[in-house]
Amino acid sequence: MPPRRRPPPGTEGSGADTRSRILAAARDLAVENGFDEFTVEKVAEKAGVSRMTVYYQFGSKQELLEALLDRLAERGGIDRLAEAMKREDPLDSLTGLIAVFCGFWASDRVAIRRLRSWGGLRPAGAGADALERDARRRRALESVVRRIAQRHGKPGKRYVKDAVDLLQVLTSFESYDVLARESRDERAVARLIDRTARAILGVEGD
Amino acid sequence: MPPRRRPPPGTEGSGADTRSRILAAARDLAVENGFDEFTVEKVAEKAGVSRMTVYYQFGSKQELLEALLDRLAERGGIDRLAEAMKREDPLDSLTGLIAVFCGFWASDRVAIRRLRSWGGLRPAGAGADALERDARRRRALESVVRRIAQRHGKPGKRYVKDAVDLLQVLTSFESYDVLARESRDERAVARLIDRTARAILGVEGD
DNA sequence: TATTGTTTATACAGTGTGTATAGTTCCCGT
DNA sequence: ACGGGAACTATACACACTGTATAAACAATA
Repeated sequence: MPPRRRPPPGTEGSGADTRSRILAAARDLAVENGFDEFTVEKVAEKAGVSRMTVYYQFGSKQELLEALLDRLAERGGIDRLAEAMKREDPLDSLTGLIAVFCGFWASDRVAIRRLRSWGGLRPAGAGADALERDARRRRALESVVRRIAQRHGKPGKRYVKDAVDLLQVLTSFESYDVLARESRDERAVARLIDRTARAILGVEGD
Repeated sequence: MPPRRRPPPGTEGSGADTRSRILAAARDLAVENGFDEFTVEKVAEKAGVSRMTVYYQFGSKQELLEALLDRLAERGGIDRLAEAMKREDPLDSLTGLIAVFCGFWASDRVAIRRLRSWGGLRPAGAGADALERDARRRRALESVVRRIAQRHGKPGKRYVKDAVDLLQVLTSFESYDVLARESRDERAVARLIDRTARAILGVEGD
């Protein structure tokens, strides 16, 4: 049962969820300034809520960041990955996978960048969260590459391992972030990655 | 004129430089634990020095980290880059460049990883330092790719831009860090990157 | 109305950064 | 030998942020 909330005390009306408002504020704050400015105090202020409420809702700064990452993933359309993986031709799946992740990275690029570099610092928390997501991407890539190797008659183990590792790099956020600099929009990046992936795999391009 | 130092008060003899001891301690601490444990206090303790001495020598935690990154670069053999760039055949330069950077990343992988993810948080400081280094790598890549494009008769602008961006990704620390996981030593990673780079450039491999 | 869940104000402990200040110890030039 | 300066140290402080504790106010619901 979702807990009921009341409208904020000062303001009236406003059926907006407190949790949601806090997450939105956190996201904006992460984008606007660096993580030096990212304090629970300021998140609360921006959300029009007391600091205690943030702790009441999320327990700690860590969990707040994890929740934020979850929300970004949700809004970024990561759920469309499963659909893409169902394509008959594994090369289509690969193209789909690339499009899905580019869509995700592009959906809130700056916020994701900040969240990920924050995560790198801590073994647990938002860091582990991002790593878990990377692991999922890897599993998807493994599945696709294996299917491609089979269909295109590529030699075994080594081919798959190298290809998976290289594609892991190529489809990472860090890659997207570099490739999307200067005059390449989301679709152009996806095309470039797709073309490169095929070169790596040694299959015919366009 | 380098400032003179005296041997530490408790211990006797010991011509070791204080600054150097602090940096060594900082490096070890960064490797051992995460950055939560990385406090000026603990660095000082590990270096057998008072906390004030760290501030006296480096001014702030920021500057300590920058100095550490500088030291890692120095020890990682980055200076051999200039030599590699002088090769007559640009493909040889590319191979050399890749070897130099793989050597650097491999020279203190964990410490570099920690330092870089720390740097991502702050626009100035260790972050800017890493970005500056990335920019230098980029300029080297631009030069090499342009030479390759000329020699191998590749079409203009777009080819160079795409190739530089892709190689920027491929030769980054993040790529090395992924590719060096599980049973690939430094040389194997360098070979894999080299082969992939040639596939991206569309020139003959081995 | 009583209860439960949400929000708030206030106060506090703990930890880390950075500064200020004064004192110590050594080295070196005169 | 003396004085000055550089490196190091001890102590104390201001400040910011995280997280906890406690009690109170408030709304919706049973």
